[in-house]
Amino acid sequence: MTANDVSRPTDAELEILKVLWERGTCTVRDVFEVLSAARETGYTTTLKLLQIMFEKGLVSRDESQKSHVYKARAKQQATQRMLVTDLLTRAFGGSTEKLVVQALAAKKASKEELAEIRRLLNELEGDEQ
Amino acid sequence: MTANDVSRPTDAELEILKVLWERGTCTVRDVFEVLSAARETGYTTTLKLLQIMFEKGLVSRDESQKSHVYKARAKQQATQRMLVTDLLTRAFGGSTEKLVVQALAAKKASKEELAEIRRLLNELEGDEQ
DNA sequence: TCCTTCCTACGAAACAATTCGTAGATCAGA
DNA sequence: TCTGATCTACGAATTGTTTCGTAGGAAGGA
Repeated sequence: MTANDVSRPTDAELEILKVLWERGTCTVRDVFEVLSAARETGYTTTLKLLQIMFEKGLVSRDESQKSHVYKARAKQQATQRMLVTDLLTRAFGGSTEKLVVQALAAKKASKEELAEIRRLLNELEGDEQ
Repeated sequence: MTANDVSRPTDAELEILKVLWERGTCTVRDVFEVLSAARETGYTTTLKLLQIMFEKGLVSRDESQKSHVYKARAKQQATQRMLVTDLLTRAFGGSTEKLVVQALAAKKASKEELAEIRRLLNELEGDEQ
């Protein structure tokens, strides 16, 4: 799997990517500390996962220090878009509307969020004319 | 795993559920025929998957005939909502807005769909006041 | 009745994802 | 220098998912 043909990250991989996006760059220990705060997990588990993610091209790393420094290769938004597209295809028959409806039903957005969505809607409908 | 504690269906399971939702009830052969039209797959693979899904409580079955008749236990919308909720949590930090934005960016909805979303938005904002 | 076809059940292989133990290198402080 | 802490690498166990081969039973037609 090359960098340009990255597939859906697994659950554990996504958890790690979230930490990397949040902090920019991380050592294994940095990531481990965040993960282990949320749930029981072992240091070498995190290490192994980052090594695998490196092989897959999901992350890059700087090996110039003793503690390697990892970085997500894809932007958060790009990965989010990939995941939404995947779900759209697998579960919603490609219907963006059905997905959006279920998303809004699943967890009600705040007033501000709804306004933001409305703004986007205006833009999109503007394009269409 | 009981019927009330069903977890995210796997990719293969979701494919089968889609067929069941579409047709209501199906024999293994019915499902197999639909799946094999889309891609190479074996009859006993479909059979085994349906047996596993039955054990997991994802489907029910009528064994009164020689060919068992399967039926999805959860409604399509309920499963869709579960999957969206799952993605919302795993990839979007619970932000419905971010998910909706990415969904609309991923695949542009038609004019009619956008209007439908706008209608829903009006409803939601109405509630809020 | 015998043969073919279709069905279920089931074990197991193949593969992927996750976890962890252990080994060896490096480095800092006593 | 010795000791302990920390790092990477890596093999392997474990668990979950998907695929498929084979066996045995039931049904229908020649």
